[in-house]
Amino acid sequence: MPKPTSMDVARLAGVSIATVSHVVNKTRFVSPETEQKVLEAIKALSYRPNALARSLVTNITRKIGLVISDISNPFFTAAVRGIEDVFLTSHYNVILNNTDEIPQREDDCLRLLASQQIDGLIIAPTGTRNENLLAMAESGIPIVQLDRRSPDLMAPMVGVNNEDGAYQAIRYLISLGHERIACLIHYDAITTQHDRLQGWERALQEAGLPVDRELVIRADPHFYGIQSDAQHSVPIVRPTSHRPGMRSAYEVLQVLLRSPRRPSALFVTSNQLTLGALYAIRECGLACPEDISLISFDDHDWAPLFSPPLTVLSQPSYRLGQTAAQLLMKMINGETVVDPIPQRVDLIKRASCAAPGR
Amino acid sequence: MPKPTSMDVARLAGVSIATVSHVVNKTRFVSPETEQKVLEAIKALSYRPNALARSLVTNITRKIGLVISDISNPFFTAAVRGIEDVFLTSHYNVILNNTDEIPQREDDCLRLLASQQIDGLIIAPTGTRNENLLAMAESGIPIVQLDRRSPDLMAPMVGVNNEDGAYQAIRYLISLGHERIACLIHYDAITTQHDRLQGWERALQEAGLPVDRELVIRADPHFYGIQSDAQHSVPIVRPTSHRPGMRSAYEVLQVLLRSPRRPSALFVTSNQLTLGALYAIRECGLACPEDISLISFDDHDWAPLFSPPLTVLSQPSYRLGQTAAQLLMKMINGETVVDPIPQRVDLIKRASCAAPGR
DNA sequence: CTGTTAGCGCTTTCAA
DNA sequence: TTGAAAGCGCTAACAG
Repeated sequence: MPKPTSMDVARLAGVSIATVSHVVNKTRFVSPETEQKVLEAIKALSYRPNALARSLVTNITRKIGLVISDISNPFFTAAVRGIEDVFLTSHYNVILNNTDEIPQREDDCLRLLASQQIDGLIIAPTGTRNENLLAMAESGIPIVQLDRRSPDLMAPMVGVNNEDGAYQAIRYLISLGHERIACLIHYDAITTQHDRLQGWERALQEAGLPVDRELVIRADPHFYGIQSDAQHSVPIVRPTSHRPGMRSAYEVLQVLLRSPRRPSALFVTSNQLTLGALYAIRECGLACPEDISLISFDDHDWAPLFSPPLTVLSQPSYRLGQTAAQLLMKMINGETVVDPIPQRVDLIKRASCAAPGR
Repeated sequence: MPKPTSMDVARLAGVSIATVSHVVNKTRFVSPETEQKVLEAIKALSYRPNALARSLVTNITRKIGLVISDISNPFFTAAVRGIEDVFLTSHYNVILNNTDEIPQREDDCLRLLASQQIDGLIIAPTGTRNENLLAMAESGIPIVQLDRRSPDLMAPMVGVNNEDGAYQAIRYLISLGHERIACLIHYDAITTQHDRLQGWERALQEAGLPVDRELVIRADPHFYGIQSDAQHSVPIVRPTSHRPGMRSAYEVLQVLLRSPRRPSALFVTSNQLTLGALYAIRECGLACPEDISLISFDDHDWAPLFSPPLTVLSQPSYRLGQTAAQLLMKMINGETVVDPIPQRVDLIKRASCAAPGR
């Protein structure tokens, strides 16, 4: 049977569709008796207003788009929860999309979302200039950037001070006595990655240590651990999300770790790289922190349970998501917003860092 | 400036809106010249068809609803990726919702989705009978159940054989010599949880071991690790998602572990409980596997890196998501589908289980 | 090969 | 206190 419409309700209640609309939306006074009749008709037919039709006339959809790189990244998992939680209470629907840091895919998502007439957008952009995104901003859709910035996009950004976080980490390693500190990074185009590399460099320079470019190694973040059902380690790269020509942290790091001029410490700029790094260290028969110290971006609930417990840089990911969502809500409601100040990242010392030298 | 409509395009190209519609949708032959003119007008105005208006007439929205318990649960994270990946390639939008296993919240989500006129729904139901869900099924919306079943809902279910998985785990523990094997579980209403408990019981019975109900302990799954910025362990329970009256695994397990009749092994039926369990074990000053063996549901990329590496029951979560999505696509396309057979779960032996006795 | 027109289900003036 | 009717932007007969 077809879904009931406001017409059906009106007929059953013996009123006009205008009245039905008004009792549904409480948008003008209706006498208690008529209201009662309408309510009963609604219940009897189990009528639900068609949000599509409503949106078509009101031009508000109560849908927001959420574009992130990868929901598997624990940072985004938590942020997304923060976002979902505020939008559920506001009765907004959120449409989730993963770009895997692939600009083409980001563009696809954006195109899809644009046609869906979303009321707002939260995006962790890939870092490549995107005309579609710029056009959406131009056309007045409220946008907030999460975690990073997209070139030329003027929209508030909710995130942390990445440069400072990295700086803290490297300072700490230096204070422990390290001099050769490698930096494992993915794409420079992503502003967070870029900023973290800057922090690495600044700390080194301030300490009068050489900035050796060979110690900066780039890898594909799409490493999903080892094959679970095998007894030996086989790195998994999910086919759909692999960037051609870029090798995983797991592979690329092993080269450095086996070289004669091996670093004594490793700074990992991203969550997803950490896993690959840990497996690579293990694969090379190295011990952490005895042979190599490790400090990496993003804390997790399970980081203290690792062997060794991980020393990390922590960001308030759930909170960042909440903040971004609240900001977007304000923009949607036409309030003026101020650009939020970057949050501080915390260095959490656990056991994966030690003084160098065996 | 207002968004351009097909009317604007038609005017600029000097054709009718019907022609515009037809070149946009390639739905009837249009002479190359007119087509060219229309295409140019579209580009010039950067016109994007309004999906709302289209959906209103075609009655297809290219949106599907996705209702899970919690995106933070790694099982769902992976499954959601699987789902997203197939829908992105099919140009469908997915609307994500977390229920936190709270029936009321599930109902809210469903209501919101119903009004959005989704083309299909993938749901991991809370296990409490839901009239709204039943009504959606009744009205003909294609639904596939993921991981669990909802009471009275006739819809294909994509998942694993949980009873058998649990059975395997307990058999293994018994073969190691364990006789007092506790089972940490959350809500019985969730069919997976129920089935896993059944498996525990069957294995015990078959081995002629007593089925001690005191060894079954229930806890709230909403344990999000310890407070990261503190030096000592403070369990975090996210306020929005806490079920009143139910205590966390972290708290509840400590009571059992400190009792004189402490079990020698622990079977954890869920991902999210595992973290709490691990912290509880550590908090009680116990060593795993020396003092207590641990085996738990769901593998992760990082499980091998734990201290100790975790022995787990593994499900193909990404694959399950994919399968569910493909199944839903088929249903949306009107194909007849067969109820999928439950996948097998794999026991992956790592180091968190050992023979009992210190 | 292309245009006219009647809706899709709802909100919202305007009028009564 | 309520109803009639004009759209919102699009698709899909039906005409030509």
